[in-house]
Amino acid sequence: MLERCVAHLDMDAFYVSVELRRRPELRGLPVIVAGSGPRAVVTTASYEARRYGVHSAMPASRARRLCPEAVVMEPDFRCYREASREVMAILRDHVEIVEVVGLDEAYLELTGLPAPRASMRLIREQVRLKTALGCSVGVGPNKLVAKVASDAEKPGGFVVLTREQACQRFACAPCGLLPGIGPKTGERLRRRGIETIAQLAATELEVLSGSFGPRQGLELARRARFEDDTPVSEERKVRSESREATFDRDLSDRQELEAQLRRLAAQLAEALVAQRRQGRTVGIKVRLDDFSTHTRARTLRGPVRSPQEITAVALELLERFAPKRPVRLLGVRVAGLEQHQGEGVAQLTLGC
DNA sequence: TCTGGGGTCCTCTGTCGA
DNA sequence: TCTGTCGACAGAGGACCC
Repeated sequence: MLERCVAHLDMDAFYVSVELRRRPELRGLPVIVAGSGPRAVVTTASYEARRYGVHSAMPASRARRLCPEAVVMEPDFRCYREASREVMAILRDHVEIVEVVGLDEAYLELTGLPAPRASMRLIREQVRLKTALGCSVGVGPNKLVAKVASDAEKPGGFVVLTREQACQRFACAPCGLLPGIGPKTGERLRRRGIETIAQLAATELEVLSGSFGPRQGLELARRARFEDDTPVSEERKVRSESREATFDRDLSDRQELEAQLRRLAAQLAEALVAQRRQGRTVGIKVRLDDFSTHTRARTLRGPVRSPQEITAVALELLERFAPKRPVRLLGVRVAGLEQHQGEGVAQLTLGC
């Protein structure tokens, strides 16, 4: 049986690096990509800014306080998407199966290649030469090892590990290092005295299943041993699409909320029509001023995609939910997506 | 000092029809 | 005809990821 070999390629501070291609005079300075609104958060920070404690998802106002001399730039996602396409095209020139994950990372199936490591070094060099963007690479027997390895020596890392070496190298690392173990699960593990990956790996499956349920328990145990047999797959089926907005100030006025909902529904419908997609489930998301998040959804008899159809259902759901507190965020979502044929407008078929 | 946007997947619960 | 069971599906919330 052919031994499996997978690589994970992760662009280093991708959005900032793309900005620095346009403004090379900022190289070496703390640079933050963040929105400008009062509730904006940091999208990415350069490694220089990270030294001040600035990191992704931090409120932009706090980032500015931590690093007042930082150059703050508005995100330009059209430009990042274009840069991402450049990078992914280079990967596909060299490897048949490439699984793109977001704009700045990808898994590459290397099984069967005569010299997988040399291939990845070549690919990394090509990315650097053709795009002037740096990346980190992890290589291993599965996606999990490759992913953790690519993160281990950022930026500019190139880490090759067997499963056993991964277990050894990250034995003392916190469980949260493993993809899929976020703050909540990490905290639940800590409450049970499980701090490190080695401790997690040594925990009886029955204990984990008892605390987390049979499915998640087994998954945690497997991850702690760096076991993973998920394939590298090119196809990622889109299941839903949504538009949401956090308001600069909380909204209580019903008419204002309805206007925002109409605007979001129109944006979403425009995107769906452009992609020739339609969906059967329409949902809304409401975040109140106490940060509690509520969703309401309705599955229709037939698929919809026009602004009128999506807006009608979304407004009905909002009316039914009738927020009791000021609203901080409003979102519209269409799920159960499928491709549609022809240009005819689908009938609005409410009720089940 | 508060906490974005756009996604996926999982779990729990309720409903409904066979 | 009534009742219990089971699976499918929908809805809601939550965790996680980039």
